[in-house]
Amino acid sequence: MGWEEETWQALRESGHRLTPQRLLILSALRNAGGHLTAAQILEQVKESYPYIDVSTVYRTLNVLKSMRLVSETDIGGGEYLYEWLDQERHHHLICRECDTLTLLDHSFLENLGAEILDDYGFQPDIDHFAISGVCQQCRDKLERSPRA
Amino acid sequence: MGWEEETWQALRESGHRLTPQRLLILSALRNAGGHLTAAQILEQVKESYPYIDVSTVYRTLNVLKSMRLVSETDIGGGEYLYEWLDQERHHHLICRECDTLTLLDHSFLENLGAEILDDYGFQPDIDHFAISGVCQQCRDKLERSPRA
DNA sequence: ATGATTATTGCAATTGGTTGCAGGTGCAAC
DNA sequence: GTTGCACCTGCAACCAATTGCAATAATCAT
Repeated sequence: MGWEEETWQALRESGHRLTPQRLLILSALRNAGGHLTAAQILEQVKESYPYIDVSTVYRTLNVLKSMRLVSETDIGGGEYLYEWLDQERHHHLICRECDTLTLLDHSFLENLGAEILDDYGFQPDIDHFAISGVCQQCRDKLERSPRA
Repeated sequence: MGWEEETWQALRESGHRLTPQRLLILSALRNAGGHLTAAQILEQVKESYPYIDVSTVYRTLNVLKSMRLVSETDIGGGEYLYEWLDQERHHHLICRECDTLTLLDHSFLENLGAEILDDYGFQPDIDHFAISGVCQQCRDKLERSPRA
């Protein structure tokens, strides 16, 4: 079964409908194979269907988010990235000095997820974390010239 | 040395100035001894100084955030909480079904921080996490009536 | 104290995202 | 194929937060 049918079924089973707009948004997310901002999705969909409204994009993203078909990641500064949640989980380290983005392997957080589940009975959605901090390079730099 | 002098010095050393507005915002954060929204801070400061502008509150929070004197926590839905970062670190588990907030001990994340530092040379700001998921109660509930 | 410098403020305008609503449309049942 | 209903869409109004700007005021050197 192709991803379209699968997604369509998942949507319908939770009482949602498959509309052309949603299909376009889904395609954009699928094709991207990576992170997109809401604005990028809007832009891309507009190429095929210029009448789409921003609100439709956001509403669709919320639906997909609540079904955990896409992840929403806060990369700071109120910027959000959306990503199709079908692939290898991974996470981000974002340097607060130089904004560099580093991938963080999911294994680091698997533990955490299991521990939280054991101790609190709370099943965490550890889909996509963005952790801010200072990267190696910037730490070196700050070390050398202490007074920022 | 009182916290005011200490904060004042920290601000000045990074080229910032201590203004009455900032003092009021700092006091609000200190007194609260917990989480506040920007709106709550604004309201509280307005009691002493009604002319304060929202933008001043946000700008000050950004300054304090960048100095890591306060933490900013995204509790989902674009809601942010601010908290004076002088106390015991702790984190939140937020149930996506019932919105209940559970405290998560910092020890769970200390490990993670150390591991990331070791393996990536990246020093993470693990000040205040908000992890969404499903709490025990809601998991039981969902278990009993599978089709949500 | 005084004045120069420059961060900060309040205002107004703007941006980015959300919401209420009336009309349109997917879906299932017939 | 037709019908009915609930969901979905686009629009416009709305709201929260950010930004540009001129005026103000905190700090420093004198």
